[in-house]
Amino acid sequence: MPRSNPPDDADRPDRPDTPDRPDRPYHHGDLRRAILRAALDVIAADGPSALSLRDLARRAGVSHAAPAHHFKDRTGLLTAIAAEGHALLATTLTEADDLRDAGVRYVRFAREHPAHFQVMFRPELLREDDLELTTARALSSERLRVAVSTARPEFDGADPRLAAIAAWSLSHGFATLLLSHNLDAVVGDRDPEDVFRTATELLFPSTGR
Amino acid sequence: MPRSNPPDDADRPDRPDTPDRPDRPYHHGDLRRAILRAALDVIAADGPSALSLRDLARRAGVSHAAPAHHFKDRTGLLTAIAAEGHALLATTLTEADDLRDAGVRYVRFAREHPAHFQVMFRPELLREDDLELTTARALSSERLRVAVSTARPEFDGADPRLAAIAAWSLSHGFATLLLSHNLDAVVGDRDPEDVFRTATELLFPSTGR
DNA sequence: GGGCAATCTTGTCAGTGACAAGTTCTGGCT
DNA sequence: AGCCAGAACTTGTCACTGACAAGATTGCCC
Repeated sequence: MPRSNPPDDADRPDRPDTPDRPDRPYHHGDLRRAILRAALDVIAADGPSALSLRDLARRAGVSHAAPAHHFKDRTGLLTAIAAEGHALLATTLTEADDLRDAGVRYVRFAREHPAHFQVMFRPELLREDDLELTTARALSSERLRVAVSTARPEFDGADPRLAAIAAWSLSHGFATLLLSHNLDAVVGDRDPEDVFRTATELLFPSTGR
Repeated sequence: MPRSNPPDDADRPDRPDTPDRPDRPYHHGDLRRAILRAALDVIAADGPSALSLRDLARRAGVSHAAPAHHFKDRTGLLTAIAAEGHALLATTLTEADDLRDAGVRYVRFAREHPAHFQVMFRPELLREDDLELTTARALSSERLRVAVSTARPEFDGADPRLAAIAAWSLSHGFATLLLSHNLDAVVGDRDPEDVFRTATELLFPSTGR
């Protein structure tokens, strides 16, 4: 496999008014974003354990200690990714019409942002007291609770927190198993989101539609 | 925290007929098991990424290269753990009465064998073509399929593979979120398995019982 | 235009996985 | 009994990694 990611020009923004010089400038210009992009590529391809700060620095064309200035350390980088993930998830959940749509969006989020998703729920990899992370996570779980509270009548009278757990477990389990390739055989060529929708039909026998 | 595990005598089996010698014998006696035990402790406490072969060797009182002789490398050790986990899971699923009981057992397995569980579904950590792993996994997923096929009447006529996905997703998601401490706030002091049972009631409205 | 803080570099240290080559023990065969 | 083949373990080494410290460069603000 060819290194998972061809050198992406977006990593080194060209500065139009600078005469062309083959040796890179002292300041990268947008190193933080470049590191994040590269990190997401690596994690999506090989998981968080394959992440190396020095490798990311190499990809961005900077020295091995440069990333630390933006993220402090490896945990800091993963924490930033997790926080970004929770923010993205909160946004997409906000747009959901109903609980079922929220579940589908949860699965879609995991597929479209696999690196974020693989990091968000691994406390041992994160700085749990990070402010950015805790606020982002509070927001996304708030959105989840809202989605459940506006749910269809099946859950009337039930403990809403239990209902949230049930819905979350179902979506999270499907997304997790999907990303870890444990459903490949069953899903086949079909659209995973369709499979998820159909599978949930078995549990929430479709009343309306 | 005091190193997660007090030096466990079971790691160094005493040989009764040997005169007491403070310096360890050249052969450990049961190094493979000792390494596995220590690895499970570390993973349960801090996740697979905290695993260090050299640390395990230190705990077992052997040289840094000794573990490699039993497990080839880090991936080999994790693969052995995953295979053992699938075997254990298959056993407990075999004893399940019905689908709901299988789900509860799945969650209980994750709680009682958190290290195994955290490794079993991470292909990027494993040697996927390992024979022991593939056969053990085939057995455990076979048991899951059986549990679903003998399920209660809700699923009559439904695609059994979809039903399996739905049930598996629900149990797997709950177990995953539970182990990653994402349900701590809601579960509180209650028995997690009770919470799971109650939550699933919302999705499979209890007919019998 | 001068200084200051942000950004990035070089240098270094201990820890790690993997491999190679040597040492010690065990068990089985004759 | 003896021996020897190979299993179990050791020592030694290499490249790589994360973290930290200290210095160089640069943009920016007053």
